[in-house]
Amino acid sequence: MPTIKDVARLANVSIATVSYVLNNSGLVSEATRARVLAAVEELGYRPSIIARSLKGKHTHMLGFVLSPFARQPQDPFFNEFLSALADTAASFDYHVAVTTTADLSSERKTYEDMVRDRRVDGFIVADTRPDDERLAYLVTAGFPFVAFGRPANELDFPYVDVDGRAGVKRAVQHLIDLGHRRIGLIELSPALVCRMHRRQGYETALQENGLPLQPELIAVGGLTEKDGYLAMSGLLDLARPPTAVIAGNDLMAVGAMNAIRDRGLAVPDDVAIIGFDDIPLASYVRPTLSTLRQDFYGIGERLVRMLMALLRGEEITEPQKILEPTLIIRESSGGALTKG
Amino acid sequence: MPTIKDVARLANVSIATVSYVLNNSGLVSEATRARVLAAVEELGYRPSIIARSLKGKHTHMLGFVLSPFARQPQDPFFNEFLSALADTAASFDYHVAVTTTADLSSERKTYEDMVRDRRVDGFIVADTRPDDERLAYLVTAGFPFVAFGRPANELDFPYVDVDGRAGVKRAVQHLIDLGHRRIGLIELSPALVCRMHRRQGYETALQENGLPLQPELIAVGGLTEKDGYLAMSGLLDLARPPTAVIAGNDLMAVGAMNAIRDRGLAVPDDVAIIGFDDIPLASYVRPTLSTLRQDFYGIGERLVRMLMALLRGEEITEPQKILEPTLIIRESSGGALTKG
DNA sequence: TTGAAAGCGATACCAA
DNA sequence: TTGGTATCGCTTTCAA
Repeated sequence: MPTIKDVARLANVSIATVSYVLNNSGLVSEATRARVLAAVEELGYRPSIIARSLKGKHTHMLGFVLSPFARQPQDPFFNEFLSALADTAASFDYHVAVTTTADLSSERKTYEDMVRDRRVDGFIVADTRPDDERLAYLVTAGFPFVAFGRPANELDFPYVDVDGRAGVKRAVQHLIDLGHRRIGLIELSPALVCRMHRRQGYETALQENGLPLQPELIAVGGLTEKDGYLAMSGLLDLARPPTAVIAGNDLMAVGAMNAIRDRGLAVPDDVAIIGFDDIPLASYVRPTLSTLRQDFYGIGERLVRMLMALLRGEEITEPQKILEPTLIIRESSGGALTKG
Repeated sequence: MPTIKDVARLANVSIATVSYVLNNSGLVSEATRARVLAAVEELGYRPSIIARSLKGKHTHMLGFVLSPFARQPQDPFFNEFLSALADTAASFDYHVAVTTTADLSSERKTYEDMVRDRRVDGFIVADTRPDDERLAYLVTAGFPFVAFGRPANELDFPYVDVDGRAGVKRAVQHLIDLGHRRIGLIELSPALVCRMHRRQGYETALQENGLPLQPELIAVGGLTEKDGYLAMSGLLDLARPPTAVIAGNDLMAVGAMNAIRDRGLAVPDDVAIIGFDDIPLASYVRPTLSTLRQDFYGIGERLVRMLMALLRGEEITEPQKILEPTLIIRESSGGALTKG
């Protein structure tokens, strides 16, 4: 493994000069520059990032901590998001360090450790939570990070979020246009900030259409297929069950479809369903799932770009970016209502 | 951020002594040791991993490269596997650096770069391939790694693999016991070593039961739901389609089920299906999918333990471990055959 | 335009 | 049992 010294020796210059050439610190004659570059080439030299980091610069690492709950193993969200992070980081010559935390209580410590060990230059935090300890810590520590999701409070940091309010509002409107009047909502876990916005979208849509808000049609959900199954079962137990339901995510939407089927009812004829996310599963299930698409890859990519700008001290173009989800109509939402 | 100097100053010892205490290099009196530890505590000191790495030790990082094909975004395999890697690594005070490669051609370079930049102490390589460049490079470079999957050739390295041969054999036997005689196989991508073993299991089972091997019942598959859909469509086009099919993975199995349904046929009554993997999706779909379960989390955990032993120069207990997949019977494989 | 040399924060050899 | 110091590979003044 050649070092800067080997290059200097071969090019007959000092290591300082080699460094100048490699870092474009100008001030080097074309002749020497060429000589150095040739030596670098010949030796297949690569500067040691470790040594570079020691000089107080950067680690060329971005941190991503897997939450112990929320979006865990069953959610393909990760693959796409993480691929985006790694891909984009790579384009900046950065890597992504992935860590897990055993439980929520040790989560903050995980971040602290990464910071204290100077393992990463910045973090990408996913799925903001009301009263989010991670965010609170990073903000007070003044450590660079960007988040997927808005804060629930006044914390100020760069983020990308999806407009859950507008998305759900549109989905509900779509169902209303189809003739539905009793529309249920299976909520996401209260541990997620985005639950609130989706709820708002639901309420707004009903209101704008002069429909009453019926609390019994709002079911406490969670995150998993099972959560959706249970929530839907509860809804079906109602004296007058909803004829359509919006689920907080696709996994719960699929759970809801299964609950409906297990009662001998049909989707979308008896109950129409719309999910949120558009994970691959949405197009595998039958009937295929109508849903609000979030572009996880694009979001991850954007986040890394923002973080890189932050690290470089550049201006972030849109530090607080809200993206519109796309309503994807497949089979589960059905056509115009004919009965019920 | 306090350094070793600060600790030394506060404890009134040399930095060498601090280092001795921190690395348990013995030879330090109880009194000084206590004094140093107290100083460390008071300052909240943490040794810089960067500086440590520069001294030629370890980076405390394990590398994992996302392949550009194979098991990509639609496969939840990752979440479980990666969680296992990160979890287990953390228990050794290690982290996992995740990288992607744009295309297959640059994959080898990605590994080379990580090695040359000394970014990681070792790699976990997933899904071995026939003629695997990654393996070839790492072996010749003498760089520490472990793999999920056997080599296709004589390369020698520590790995964990699942006995696809035994698994598929058992699944086929199960179908035969149910009365099936025309059993199809939707193969995995030829780019995967494990395809061969699964094929062997299929052939062996037929042979042991005196059933003829009918080449037209073996469909070229791939990896995705779509691959399974297409392969199954081909099988259904046969003059005499199979009454049962084993798919190379769950994703293709679901694709096969969809193809069957789209023809107006039913699973398992017209065609029984068995998958491989037991991803969460397997229990979400209806009918629920019978499959051969691979314990991705357990495999990931085991791999990291092996790699850590390798890095520490310890003996690896079982350097070449083959695990049995578990046959999970759900609805898609049906009960005893009554017709066809 | 180039180079000598001082760090960056740790480890470990050699003395004391 | 402790400490001085060279060293890892690089960046960056400061001089020449």
